[in-house]
Amino acid sequence: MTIERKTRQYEAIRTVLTEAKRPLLAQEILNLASVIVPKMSLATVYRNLKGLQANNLITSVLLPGQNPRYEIKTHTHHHHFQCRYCEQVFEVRLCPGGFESFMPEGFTVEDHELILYGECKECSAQKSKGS
Amino acid sequence: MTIERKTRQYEAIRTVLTEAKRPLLAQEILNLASVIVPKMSLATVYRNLKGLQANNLITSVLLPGQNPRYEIKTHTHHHHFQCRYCEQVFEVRLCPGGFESFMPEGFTVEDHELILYGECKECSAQKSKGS
DNA sequence: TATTTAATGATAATGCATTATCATTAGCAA
DNA sequence: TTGCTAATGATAATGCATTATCATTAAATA
Repeated sequence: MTIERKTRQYEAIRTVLTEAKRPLLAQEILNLASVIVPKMSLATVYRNLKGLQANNLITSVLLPGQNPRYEIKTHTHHHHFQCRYCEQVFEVRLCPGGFESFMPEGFTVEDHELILYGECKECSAQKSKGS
Repeated sequence: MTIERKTRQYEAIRTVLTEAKRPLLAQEILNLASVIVPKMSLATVYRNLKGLQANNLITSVLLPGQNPRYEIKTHTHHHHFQCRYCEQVFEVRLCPGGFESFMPEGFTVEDHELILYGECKECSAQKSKGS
């Protein structure tokens, strides 16, 4: 359950997550890591994700109605933005905060999740280019 | 696909959703509607939810990593609060807004989702009572 | 380098929400 | 009321992400 050996597959998965700088789906991790280590199995991706999570190196990013994505754990509070076109997810560093007063008397707000949706820079640029 | 007959089951499901005033899981709808129409089948709940959605009478409420909930459609922009203890979901009428400036140049924010988590009034009261 | 055994690859199995099937029931128009 | 057929109940089938299995491979240590 805990990772005891640093395999090429493990290193590739860790590298891919570190360099992506955005949350990735298990399948995306497989695709990217397969470039480094060919013939990698999806089962290996899931096994390593579990190990990395047990070691507190990554966290899962859940968007409503979608499969979990995974990102390197940071200690900075942040949210996410998803592009409606390419479906990629990006980090959002800003947070409005102050949600404690949003609920009526008797309710306590302890945490929150904010997800922005729209068009990313790349998809926006793609459209303005004449095809 | 479109509902053509007003069955007792259909009316019960609609009533349950209307009176709950909060988003309900398919299973919760079955439980509540079964009080009105005994022996109702879960398949009937799903069929009617589909029909109600096709008729634009309800919308699905998706929370990260959870099964869809359903609520009567309103035209007022709102968000949701989930109690961590009873897991019930409540409507939140307030919205901070102004997320357009949260992303860097080139990104366009078109929509957003805000979910608050904490303790609801009922669960809070339950705990403060001596058992 | 040989040995030990954790980790892998390939794929079958699992879990579970949702959908399909089909004989039976019950709206509703005539 | 009758007849037509949409809708239901019961349950099997489906879809799909994730997990288990197991023979094989390759880290790590001596």
